[in-house]
Amino acid sequence: MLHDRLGYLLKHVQLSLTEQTGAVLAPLDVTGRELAVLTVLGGPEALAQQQAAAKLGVDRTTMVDLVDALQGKQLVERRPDPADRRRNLVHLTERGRQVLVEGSRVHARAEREFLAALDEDEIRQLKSLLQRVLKE
Amino acid sequence: MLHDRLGYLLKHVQLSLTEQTGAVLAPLDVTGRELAVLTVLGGPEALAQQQAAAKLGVDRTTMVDLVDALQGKQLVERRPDPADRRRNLVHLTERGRQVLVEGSRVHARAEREFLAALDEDEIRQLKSLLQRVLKE
DNA sequence: TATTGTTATACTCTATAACTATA
DNA sequence: TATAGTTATAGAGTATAACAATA
Repeated sequence: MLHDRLGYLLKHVQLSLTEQTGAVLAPLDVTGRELAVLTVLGGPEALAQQQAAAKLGVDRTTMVDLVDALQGKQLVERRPDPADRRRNLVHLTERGRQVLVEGSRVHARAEREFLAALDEDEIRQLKSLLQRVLKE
Repeated sequence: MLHDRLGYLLKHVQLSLTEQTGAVLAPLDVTGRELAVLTVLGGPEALAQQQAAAKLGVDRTTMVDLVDALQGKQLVERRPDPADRRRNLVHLTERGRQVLVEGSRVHARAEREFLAALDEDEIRQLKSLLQRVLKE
């Protein structure tokens, strides 16, 4: 049976989630993907592109396009690292901060709505199981 | 935190799973995707392309390419439906049946290995939670 | 008119290889 | 030589629009 297959379940749950969170983020003019990038870049220290790429699990060439898009929306700025001028430290702009805060809020709300069939304890359980699988 | 986000977890668990099952299916010259198509098409009744597409949750134009690929490997055959000649009923060949049986076996084994961090009960739990979310 | 399969086309996500500027 | 970022390019996977054959 197809619905027994983990791959099928993961794919379609993810598709559905992406659709639902994408809808609530659209008014902020960011995708779920871009919000994830802002989340990584919004930490206490500015990161170089490849550091951010590693955290996201994407290629450095993919990172270039992601930063391009965010910079085009004036949510981040590239600034050469004075200590190593090959590197771009990516800083969030004021607007980037605002979008990160508001986006995180509506994203979290959409995720809870998406998981409405589960209670709080089951949601924790689901995430915990997935985390354990991911760690090998 | 990024690892708390369901989207991140789903995506990376799926990527990792695809990689692992893809590796064991490679000797059979099918992808996990193609095996899923064979699974749907391998039921008791031959299906038209759009019926199969609906079960897989893909577009009918995508289905054309999927069937093309499987037909190129001589795992399926298109036969016009005598009752409605607009339709192609897609039949598994003898070789398609063999690949389906053997592929299902190695795929299931790879999936269990992938989930080695969980016991049988937790695997059931994980799938059950995902199924409930998918049903809305 | 409507539907099945098809083709052409395009868009997203991803990665590989080659380039540049720095180290 | 080696590394960070970039560009060009290509490959999956997906979908929309238009078409042919059939209903």
